Amino acid sequence: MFDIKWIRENSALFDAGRERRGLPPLAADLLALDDTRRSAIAASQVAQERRNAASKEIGAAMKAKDNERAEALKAEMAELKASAPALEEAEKRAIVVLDRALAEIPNLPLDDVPFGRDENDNPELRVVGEKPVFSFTPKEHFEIGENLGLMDFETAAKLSGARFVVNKGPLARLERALGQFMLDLHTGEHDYAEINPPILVRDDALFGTAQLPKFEEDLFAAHAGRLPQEGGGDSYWLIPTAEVSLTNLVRESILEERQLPLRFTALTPCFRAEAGSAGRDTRGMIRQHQFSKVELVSIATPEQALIEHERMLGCAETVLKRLGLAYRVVTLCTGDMGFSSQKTYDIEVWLPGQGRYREISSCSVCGDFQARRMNARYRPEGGKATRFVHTLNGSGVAVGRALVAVLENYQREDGGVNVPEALRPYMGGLTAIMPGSGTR
RNA sequence: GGAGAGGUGGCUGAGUGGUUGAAAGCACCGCACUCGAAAUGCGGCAUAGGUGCAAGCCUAUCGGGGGUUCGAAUCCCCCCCUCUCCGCCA
Repeated sequence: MFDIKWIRENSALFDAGRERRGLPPLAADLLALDDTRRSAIAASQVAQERRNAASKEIGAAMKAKDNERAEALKAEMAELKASAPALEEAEKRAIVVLDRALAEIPNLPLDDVPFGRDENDNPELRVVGEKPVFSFTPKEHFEIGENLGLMDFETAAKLSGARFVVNKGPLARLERALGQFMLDLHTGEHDYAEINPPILVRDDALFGTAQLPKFEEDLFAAHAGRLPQEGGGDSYWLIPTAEVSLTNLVRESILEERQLPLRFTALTPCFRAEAGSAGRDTRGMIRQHQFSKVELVSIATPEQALIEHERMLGCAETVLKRLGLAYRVVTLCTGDMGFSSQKTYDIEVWLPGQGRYREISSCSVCGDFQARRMNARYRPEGGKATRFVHTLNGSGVAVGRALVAVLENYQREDGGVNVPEALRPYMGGLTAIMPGSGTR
């Protein structure tokens, strides 16, 4: 969320940044709302001031036993009070109107973010690893999984409809192994603290990381008992990413500079309605309503943020390197960035079955955009005034898609799948999942 | 779900209708004392918003929202959260 004062003082910069994102200018409209807000506040405060003063006089008059004067003042006060509700109402309304407008404005790209209109304009930053060479035509992950009898979309549809899957036996274990492996890597070698956070959260948490108010249709909601309008109990949202839970760990708090950067990681289920994705990636596990993901979140000072961003990207890349997966890193161009981000790197893993790179991680630095929404601050060493922290988040990495990548990259001509070296300790030493192995 | 106790500044904790934005202590900052430190003494120390070149002034804020009153941290109502006991439960 932007600070209206900053927009007031940097309106040209603000609109120029929006133009880079392909958005129309907005500063003039916002400043008009701000003028309305400020004059409404001023008018209301003048009235308040008079009332406070009169009230004190009444107190003094009563103390002095001057009842006549007190009564006269009370009469005057009654008149003042009559006009108060309208003034207060106008003030409140003007504040809400501006706040609502500000809450729906996306973050602006940093200067070094490449200009572009959409995902086709994302420049490749680097390409890493060797794509595997096959002596046969590589299959897509769902063919592999279904042929093994371990990946079942039909049964999942009976339980839950489209965009769900049932994984079984060694395949289920392989997915668990991936999650464990990533978590161990980030906690053991990358200095992240393991967190097991709530995955049901309130509105406020989602407002903090800016999934609300604008992206409600992408979320799933949960209600105790029946729907609220039918007399149900408390309502929650299911997190679309652990970024929500992990980032909001510091909401409404004042940290000490020496604590920073804070690094959190979590392995959680994520839930997405995929409202705008009808017809896309309908086959297989690429785009599911429910998937698990290892998330990385850093809370940093403004000075640390960009260094931390590169570091986080490196942590995510290490996952793919250890798994022996080929990938490339792209920098999202100005037109393709997410709502909260100032700069985003995507890691795209090579999928031989699809014959293309697919996103498996996204690492973003958000500046103080989310910190303002959460009111998360820190106290600089030796300083008195607080500053907003900077927040970063990244996938480290998406577990469901990592499973897809392992299946497609480690598939064998006989229909089996080799287990990557790094995962074997988590698979009880198993070196390959073989056809006909069953679910045990 | 039932019964009860609470939510006050960075922290602890006073405060039941009138200069209370809020005592006191701790922490922190400055000064004095000291060769230096500790101890001690004196002073300072909330946040947000509005206004002003500035010093400053004004408004709001004692979990959140309403209400009573000339006036609310203090009284009333609703909600949220924490804790204790009971019930239920993985």
